[in-house]
Order: sequence, then C-alpha cells, then structure tokens
Amino acid sequence: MHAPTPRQQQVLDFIRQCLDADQPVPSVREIARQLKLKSSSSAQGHLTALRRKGWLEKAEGAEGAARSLRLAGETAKRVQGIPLLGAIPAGIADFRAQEPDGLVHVDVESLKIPRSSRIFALKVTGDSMIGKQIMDGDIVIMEQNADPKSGDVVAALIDGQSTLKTYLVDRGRPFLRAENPRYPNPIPLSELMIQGVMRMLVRTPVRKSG
Amino acid sequence: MHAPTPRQQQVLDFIRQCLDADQPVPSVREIARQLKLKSSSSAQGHLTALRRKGWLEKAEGAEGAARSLRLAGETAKRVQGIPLLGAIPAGIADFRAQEPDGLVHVDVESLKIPRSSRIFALKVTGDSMIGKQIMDGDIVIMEQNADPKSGDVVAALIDGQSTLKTYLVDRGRPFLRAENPRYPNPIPLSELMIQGVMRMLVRTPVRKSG
DNA sequence: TCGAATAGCGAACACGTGTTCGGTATCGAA
DNA sequence: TTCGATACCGAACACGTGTTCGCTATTCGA
Repeated sequence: MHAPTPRQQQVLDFIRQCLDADQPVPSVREIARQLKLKSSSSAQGHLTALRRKGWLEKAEGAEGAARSLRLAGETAKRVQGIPLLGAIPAGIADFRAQEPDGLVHVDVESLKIPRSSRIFALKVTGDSMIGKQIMDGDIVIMEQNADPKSGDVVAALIDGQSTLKTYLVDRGRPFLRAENPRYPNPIPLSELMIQGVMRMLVRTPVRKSG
Repeated sequence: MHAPTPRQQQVLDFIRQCLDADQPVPSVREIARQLKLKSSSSAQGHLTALRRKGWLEKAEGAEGAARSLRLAGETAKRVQGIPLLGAIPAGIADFRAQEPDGLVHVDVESLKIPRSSRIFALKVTGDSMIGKQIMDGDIVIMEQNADPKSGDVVAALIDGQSTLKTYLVDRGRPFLRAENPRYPNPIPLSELMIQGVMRMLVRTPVRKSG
C-alpha cells in the first residue's frame, strides 16, 4: 500500500474529519471546496489515486452512488453489539427474555464464528478461573451451542447458576474443572448443561483517578 | 417517540440491513425499489414520517445531501481499526513508519480515551506479565502519551525492545516491575521511555480443530 | 360523518454528484 | 531528454437524488 502524498493526505484527513463529526461522507465537490480547488475533477483525481493506492474503497455494487466512499479498514460490518448478561439464572430458554445489562461491541469477524451461532457475553465474577488467567471483572464472549474441545473454557449451568469451568476429556470421559485450587474437584459431566464456549476475553482495567 | 408503522418498520429494517452489509445509506429510490413501490415519493413519505417520529435524522447542515440519513441513536462510530505492532524496535518517532501487522477492531468508546490520543496494539510474547493475568498471545491496546498511575501496565522501551511492565510508585519514586518471579527485580525508572499505558486486553484462545 | 393518519401513484423540478475529456504545469528518475 | 507521477483547471455529460405537488384510497377514532 503506497503512502498518500501530502495533498492526498489532506483529502483523507478531511474525510475522516467529516465522519468524526458524524457528517456524511463529503461529495467530490465538497472536498474540492475544502481544499480550495476550483474544479471538482481535481478532487476526483486525488480520490482515484487514493482508491488505486488502497486508502479508499467503495462498497460492492455502489459504483456511481453518491457519498459511498469509505475509508479502507474502517468497515462497520465487522462489529456487532453482543448482549452482556450478568448471570444467567435459568436455562437457555430464558435467553430471549433475559434483559441484557448492556452491549459489548466486538469485532465478530476475528472470532471466526459461523453466522448461525448465537453469541452472548458474560461478566466474570470471582476467581474460579484464575488458573486460566481469567480475572474478576473480565468479560468473556461465548458462542452458544458450540461443541467444546478438551481444554476449552465453557459456561455451565450448575445449581441454577452459570459458572465458568474448563472442559476436559480424559479417556473419553468429559468432565469440568474449576481452575482454582481452592475450588471443588473435577465435576463429572452428567446432566450439566453447557451453555456456551468461550471464544474471546476482553479486559478493561479499572482506571484510577488522579 | 411514536412507534413506526409496519411499513415504516420495513424501511428502517432495510436501512439497517444496508448499513450492516457495509453498504451506503440507500437512496429514496433504492428504498422504493426494495419495498416494491412504484414512486419515489411513496418512500419519501415514509422517510419524512420516520423523521417526524424521531427514528431517522439528518446531520446538521446536510439538508438535501444525498444518502445523508442516519438511524437515530447510532451517532458516532464506536469502532476503530487499531494498528497491531508486533514488537517495537525503536522509539516513538518510528511509529509512523512502523508497518502494522494488522488491524484490531475495538469499541474505542468503551475505553474512554480522549480523541487526541494515539492508540496502538501489541501482541504479548512471553510470560513476563503472568502475575497480572496477561498471557502469551494476548493483545493489549495501549494509549500513547498517557500518564501512568501506580499499578498500571505500561509498555517500556528497554534495550531497544518494547516490553510490558507494571508501573509502580513507592514513596514518590517510580519504578517498573515484571510480574513474574523468574524475571529480574524492580527496574528504576531513569531514562526509560514509557511508550504507552494499557487500556484494554483482548484474548482469542487458540481454536482446536477436530 | 368528518378528519387525520397512513399508504400509494405519477410527474416534474432543480440541483447534487460521479465521471470523463482535453489541456497546462512541475518535478524527479531513467 | 523523455517519461511518469503529481497537481490543477474548465467544461460538459448523464444520471442520481431530494423534494414538491396534485391526486386517490383505506382505516380508524372522534
């Protein structure tokens, strides 16, 4: 990807400035006006150069459409709002009714999860997974209805409470383990309900003030 | 805010669908075509109704501009592509030249970082921060030029290598500590260059196949 | 029964807008 | 020197596009 020339950089800056100000993408003539160009074709030249260099894109099938340019690498489709459920008091049937505590925005594409899967997020409480470097306050993104592999972290429904455990298979027998020496020993996977498999972890450290 | 009628809901759905597919906002006639309307004015009617009810907005000063409608409540772009730098071989001056290994997409708004700050991402290698529950392979999002508070995780330039350390202040004297008993002891913060302060951590566990 | 809201049609106007073409000029590398 | 990239102008074309106007029809309360 070639670097933009200084003049082309000004075009990029202006476009970004418009988007940051929550304005629509500027039109060719708006760009020309901003750069004090007297012809729209001058701006057009910079735009085609930037597209050739890969800094700007058009959505597929939007050729000729107004204000349809896009800054490369800033696509929106990658990101989804994921419902953040505090603790899950009941089974999966209640998922729809469960009021999310908020939304977590995550680059879903990087997870490589099939579109058909439902995704939800949990806020971790307690240190039961400290051995897997999962702390109190972390947010885990879970894929519902996924097959866990041995070693995966899963959310399991135990005594009406959703808790994180490590899913392990030993000689063909699956069981769950809490990654903390203070917690009870292996739990045989009998009638437990696996609610989801962890696909991502997000931590936002507490910000000190002052 | 009045509820949209079923027909108006279809318009909203179509607009959202376009945005999710990373397409530009549909034009009046594109909406008409989608709803199988034979006149653009029909679609226009729904749009004005939706604007009156508060479901759609136009950016200030964008009256009459093409494709400048916006779903209400979806104002600023929450997500940004953050350059992922593998290891930083030299000082901050080289940041611009540093070719990013990729982009990490993160909900920047949740970080509450001022717009003026530069943000970058590092892939963690090694276990030097295991005591802070940071593993090999994790990605940390750093804010450049930020004031670290005691206890913050920072990226510091030591011997031409960027490494993660904990920043601590003891009796007014700042120093760095690696969160791993096997690693050397506290490092006095003399001529060290703090490159950034950790604001977020993202972990994507390795996916087993089969 | 009247009126407002909803839903739709067709036509037309006035610009907005992307795009193309031909032309001039400068600068640095081959 | 020639060539390509960069940079800009002016003009023009062809649609895209938002918007308005007049018209008809249905539905649902008041």
